[in-house]
Amino acid sequence: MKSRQKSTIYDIAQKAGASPSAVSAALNGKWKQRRLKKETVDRIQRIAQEEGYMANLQARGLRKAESGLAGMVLPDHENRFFAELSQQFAKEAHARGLCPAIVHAGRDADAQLTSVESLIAYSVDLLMIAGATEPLSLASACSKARIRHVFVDHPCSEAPSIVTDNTGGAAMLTKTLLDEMDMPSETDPTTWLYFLGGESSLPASADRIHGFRQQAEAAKVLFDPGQILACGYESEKAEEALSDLYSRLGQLPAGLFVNSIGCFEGVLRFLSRLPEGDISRSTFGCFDHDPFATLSRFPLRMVRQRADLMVEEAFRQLDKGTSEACLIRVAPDLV
Amino acid sequence: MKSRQKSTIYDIAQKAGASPSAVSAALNGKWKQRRLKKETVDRIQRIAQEEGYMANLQARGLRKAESGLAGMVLPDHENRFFAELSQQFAKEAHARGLCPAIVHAGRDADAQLTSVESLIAYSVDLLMIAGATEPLSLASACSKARIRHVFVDHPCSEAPSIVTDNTGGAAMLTKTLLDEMDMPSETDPTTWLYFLGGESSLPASADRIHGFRQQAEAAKVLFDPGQILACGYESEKAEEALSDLYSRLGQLPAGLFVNSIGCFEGVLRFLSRLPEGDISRSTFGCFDHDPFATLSRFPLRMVRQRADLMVEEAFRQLDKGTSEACLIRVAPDLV
DNA sequence: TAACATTGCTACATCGATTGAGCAACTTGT
DNA sequence: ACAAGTTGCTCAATCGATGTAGCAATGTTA
Repeated sequence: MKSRQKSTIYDIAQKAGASPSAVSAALNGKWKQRRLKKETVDRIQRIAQEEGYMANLQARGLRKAESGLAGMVLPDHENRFFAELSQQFAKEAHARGLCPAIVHAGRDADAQLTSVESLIAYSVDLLMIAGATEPLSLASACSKARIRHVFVDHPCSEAPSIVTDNTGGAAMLTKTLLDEMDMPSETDPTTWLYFLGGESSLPASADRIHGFRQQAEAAKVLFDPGQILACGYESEKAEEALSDLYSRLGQLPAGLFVNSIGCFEGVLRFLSRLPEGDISRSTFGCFDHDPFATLSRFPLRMVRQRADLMVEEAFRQLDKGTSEACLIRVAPDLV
Repeated sequence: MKSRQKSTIYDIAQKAGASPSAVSAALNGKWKQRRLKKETVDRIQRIAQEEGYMANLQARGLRKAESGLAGMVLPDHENRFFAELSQQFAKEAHARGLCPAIVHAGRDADAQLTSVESLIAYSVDLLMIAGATEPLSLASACSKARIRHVFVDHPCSEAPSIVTDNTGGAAMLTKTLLDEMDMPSETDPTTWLYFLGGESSLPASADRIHGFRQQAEAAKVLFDPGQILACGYESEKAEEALSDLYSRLGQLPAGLFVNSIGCFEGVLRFLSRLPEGDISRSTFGCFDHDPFATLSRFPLRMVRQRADLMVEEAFRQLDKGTSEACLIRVAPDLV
């Protein structure tokens, strides 16, 4: 309470008339095995309390070759899903007595590698990597440093990875759309069902398209590759693609599967320019969740990725200690 | 590249036929002042490269009594504003060569104190605290440890603090509402303008109410304390309060100032139960921003807090070195 | 009473990087 | 040829906490 500067075990030792080792043992619950008198321990603890002593965690970390830090690397925070991931990560890290160190590294592979190396240099006790652009190089950096690590969202073939069950989630969403949309048999089948957004070369999108295709084929509403509009992830692209589709069809399709929240923003922007009547005949689904989006005034189904379960599972893998490669799929929710 | 474990300056020194000091100097750009031969330096750097050497930052931190870490404490991440704050924080920290360590501490004062103490124990080089519940105890912990710190969003009287200009923002939003709403003179003035949400005992809400009141009085539309419904920050409370108001008035008010995004969620939930015609006669404003909320199908003004400017200003304070108390207001945007 | 065990504590090396002090071997000036 | 300066490097202490090894003072047993 009274010290001007930070106090060390040496200061405490001095004031308590004991040795630094005794102080260390007393303050770490190791006094029994070190055979210190209870009385001495009490005295030390009282003084430490008075001085407001707090161990220097860098010194401890250096000595013990660990840090008490739980590292997490993720691309950004402007996305609800990543925000939830980091929130859950912080919670689980705390539960393990670790201090979360969360780094936003962007989408650039080099920046991500730098961030990972930096966290390794702090001897983080574990590392969780979300949305890795080039997972392999990150994994090899971790392995070389013998750091437990997990990948989330974007998997890595060389390390434990937790991903959303994209295929299953997409299938579920597609099926629900098919059930809920009114598909008048007399209309042109080109106005039925479309998939909008994403990059078919990326695994996540590919899986979602696969799930979509699977259900659409089963329902016999898939007949044209043009029903899948993988226009990228930007809202502008999605807005444009939907606008094109609308003028081509002369109306909205009966059902629209939107691949991500960013694309959905573009969709909403386009819809806000249409008369209400035009919209109410269509059913929408989005593979991503946002509480505000659910408050739209038209039928909308959203798939919510279970950040909570994913992080839980990720820690389960980390707790196992071995960084053996494996791929775990977590089923998302339908909202 | 080839080492199984992490290599140290001692390993590098051995392989380079030099001393650890030389290695340290060579790898830190201090070789000129330390008068090392360029040739030696090159040899050391080459070997370090080959070994994939990375300094142990805990050791460095211990020695230099700093860590290269930039600490940030914030309540949670489920809020767009805090997410943006942390994003900007990470950016600025990087720009200063620091590694951001972001901790979610929740709203509990004790948990926040623990987090701050923990970051201090890592010798963070600076500390940014957002949404502090009990700023004073946090500030005193920082001062005692001689750690540069800033408060953001919730100010502290004993430290540099950056807050949104709540009064000004609220006045701006209120004025815009008044300009844009149609206020038929023949109707009952009780249906004119309302303020919904927040806790009048909290400084932020109080300031916003003050800005609201100021403009409303100037426009002569404030006549009853019942026009200010400080029902708390939860969406459920807001939904209920608006529902009550609706049944009391038999309609929506012409203008509604919603105090936060959480409350706005409740408002939207209520509105989604009303026929469209009922809504289109009203104008809404919300003191907070969410891209999806702006896509509503009715007139909506949102105030966006400038997380970017606030963090920039916060770092400007930190860079000054002195932790002299001051209160800086950053004007928000109208969207 | 010597041998041995137990209690209560301290000394010291260690983790890895940094840095002030200082030592040789040359070069230069006179 | 001797002092002084320069160049190129190494030594050793230091940061704060940890933990093994071990010392001294008792108590216990034969």
